[in-house]
Amino acid sequence: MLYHDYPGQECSIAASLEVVGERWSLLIIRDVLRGKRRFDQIQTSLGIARNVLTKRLNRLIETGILERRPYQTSPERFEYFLTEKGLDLWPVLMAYLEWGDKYCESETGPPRLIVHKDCGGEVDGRRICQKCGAHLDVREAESIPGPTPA
Amino acid sequence: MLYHDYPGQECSIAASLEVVGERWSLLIIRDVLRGKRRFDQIQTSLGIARNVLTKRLNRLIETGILERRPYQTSPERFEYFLTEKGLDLWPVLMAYLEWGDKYCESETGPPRLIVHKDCGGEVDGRRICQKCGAHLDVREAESIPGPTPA
DNA sequence: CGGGTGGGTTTCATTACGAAACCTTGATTG
DNA sequence: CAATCAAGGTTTCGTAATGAAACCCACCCG
Repeated sequence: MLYHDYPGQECSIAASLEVVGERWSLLIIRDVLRGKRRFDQIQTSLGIARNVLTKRLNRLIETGILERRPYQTSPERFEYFLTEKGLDLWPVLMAYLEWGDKYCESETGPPRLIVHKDCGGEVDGRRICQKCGAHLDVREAESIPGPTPA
Repeated sequence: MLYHDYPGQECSIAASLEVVGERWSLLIIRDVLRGKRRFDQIQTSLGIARNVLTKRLNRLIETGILERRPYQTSPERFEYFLTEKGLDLWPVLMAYLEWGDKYCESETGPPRLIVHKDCGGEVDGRRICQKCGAHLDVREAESIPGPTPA
């Protein structure tokens, strides 16, 4: 989003969007969640302009969604990790995923599936495992490629 | 978002964001869901620029999320309603709401509560009624003002 | 020494946004 | 009957964000 504020909204939806509603923010979070932790990985994966990526990363760090951790010194290099606050955005991603699967038609079925690590069952938009019925947390699920075209 | 496209992403999250990820879109949907159906109502409620609102409404109509229905002729006036596709975005709103309630601190508790119309129980981020355990649909829930400061 | 890698920063053109003014059709008011 | 108001936009224009490409820096490698 632009200017990232929605003045006078007194609404948690608007408040959330102020933080993660800007263009790219949620996709960066998705990428980090899927294990892309470095600047160039994310940049290449998204095709986002580098200056914009810098800005987004800094803002996500400021707002406590991402964390920067050095993985080498001289030259100092960092990786980005999700904090608890960031991981808690998983439900938002899952909601978008389910909606996109339903309405953003793809000939070949959903591009990615979310499965329960323990039992392999598919996870639905409520983050409930369709096989074992467990209510899942981010850490108990993973994203795998969807069915490939026949 | 800007330019509203995320080329080459093959991901339902990105696909969804292309449609509803632009600034204001989700808040317009929230407003319509809460019964604001007319241009000026939405414009006043959000404080969005009128030309931008026009653009967003048209795009939401094009993408099948909103529907325009005349409520009078000469001069013709329209109201905006959510289609099924639009109503199905409720989980996304609920996910943002829950996250915002948790992290976008408010002194006085959550600004709005979502309750199950039938039993009055609170609804959680999984859209499950905390009182009766039912898995809810948009139409079975409503948004009410949160607890007022003591 | 020349080139490559990772992670940015700078520059500049393009595009979107925000605010305010204006327009149109009809109803209301004085 | 002119003036005003309401609803729902459209136009204009200045500002801010984006995107692409170039550049920079520290180090590593051969």
